[in-house]
Amino acid sequence: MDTTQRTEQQRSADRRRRELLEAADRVVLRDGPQASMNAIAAEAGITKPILYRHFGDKSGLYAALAKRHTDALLNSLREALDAPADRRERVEATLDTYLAAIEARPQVYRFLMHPAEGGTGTDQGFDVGKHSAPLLRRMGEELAQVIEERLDLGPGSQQLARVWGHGIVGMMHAAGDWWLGERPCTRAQLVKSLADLLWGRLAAAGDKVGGPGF
Amino acid sequence: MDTTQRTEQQRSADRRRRELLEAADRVVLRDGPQASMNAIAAEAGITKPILYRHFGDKSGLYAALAKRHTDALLNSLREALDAPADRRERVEATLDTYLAAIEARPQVYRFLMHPAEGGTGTDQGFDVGKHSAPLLRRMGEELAQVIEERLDLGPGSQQLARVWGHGIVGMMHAAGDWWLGERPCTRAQLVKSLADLLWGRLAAAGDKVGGPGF
DNA sequence: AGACTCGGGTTACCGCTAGTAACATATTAT
DNA sequence: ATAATATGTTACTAGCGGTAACCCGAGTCT
Repeated sequence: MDTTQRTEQQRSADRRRRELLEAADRVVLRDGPQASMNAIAAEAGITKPILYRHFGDKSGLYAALAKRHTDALLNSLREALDAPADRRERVEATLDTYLAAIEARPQVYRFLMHPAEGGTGTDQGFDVGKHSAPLLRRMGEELAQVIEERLDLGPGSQQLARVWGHGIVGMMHAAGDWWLGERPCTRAQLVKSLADLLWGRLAAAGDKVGGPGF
Repeated sequence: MDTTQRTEQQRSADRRRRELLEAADRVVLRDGPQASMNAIAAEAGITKPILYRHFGDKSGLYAALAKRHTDALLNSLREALDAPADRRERVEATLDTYLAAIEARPQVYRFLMHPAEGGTGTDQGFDVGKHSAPLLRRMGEELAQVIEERLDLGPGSQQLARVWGHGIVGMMHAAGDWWLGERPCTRAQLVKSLADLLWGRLAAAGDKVGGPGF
């Protein structure tokens, strides 16, 4: 009948969509974030217009692609964040989970951080703030929520939690990015150093002696 | 004779170069980071190949342009960082300086964070880690140096300082980016929240009562 | 004077990208 | 059979970064 047919077609469409996303995944994994629509279409064994029929435009495809990985990573992070352990352990586990993920698949990670880079130039005037990777934003909000749920921060806790959420995520991201490029230490050392920073060792450290003679 | 002529020409070339950079500046300020070479050339009153003669390629121009702003911003930051005040005040002043800068010229700031986005595809294989904005890296290294110079961190201080430098810069950047987009609070509040985070309030906060029944 | 290099400039092009219009084909409903 | 609908293709546009080839005016050598 009518309904069964529609579902038939939709199922087929959904399967196609998944296939296309997987092909795109492979290409991005190989070529990095500047993978072209042509290349993705070729990898999927079809031609460009089909991609556009399914995803609208490039940022549409990228958004769909990003959503999958972002969801997956966020699930891992939630797990680490919700583990039954004390706070320091949970923080370290979360940092380590993130760093392990970006270490395992740098190209994907790189893609997630530099997604669209501006569309056809629609209004390009005051959309500043939207340019940051959605992954960072989502992680920031997620962490903010956990912080606000679990910690007693007194008045203004919600705003404080959000600032901290985005700040901590940014710290993790920048440090991870730098670490991935230079590999100056092991992952465990990096995790410990960052956790130490969050634990206030910066404020607690003493001044160095023998300063500028004063 | 010969030398004077060479310097004459070089002076002229340098002046041209500055003019071109200023034109590029105007365009970037107007169009954001995706300003095209054509547009920049037009703004400067000349045509593309001249730009290429002066700067090699787009990333060359962008690098030159970025260097100016990066240097300027880093000078301001150094000033705040070296002020004769206690540590907390210096940290807050530095955060505030950075945030004021990105608040004043968001387009420029946006450009500094998303500079090249990949050249003609030379080797595009394993250069991960290089994609982050040079500004972030330079700020991270700079801060690391100051930390290592001034703080007594015990053994492994150099690595610790570098991790912290990049981590703190990342925190500042991500929080600033988010703040610029949503404007959820005043700059002063943001500064205080971030400083609180660095001062270990995350570790010091108490657990919230009335958790999941356990 | 006349040929000659040489720096600053332009036009016209290449190869590539994102995105689209128009045409072709199969499957299905009536 | 016929109309409609999804699925796919070819062939195109507009604009990008980048470059080769030419062009012209000013100074220099003989």
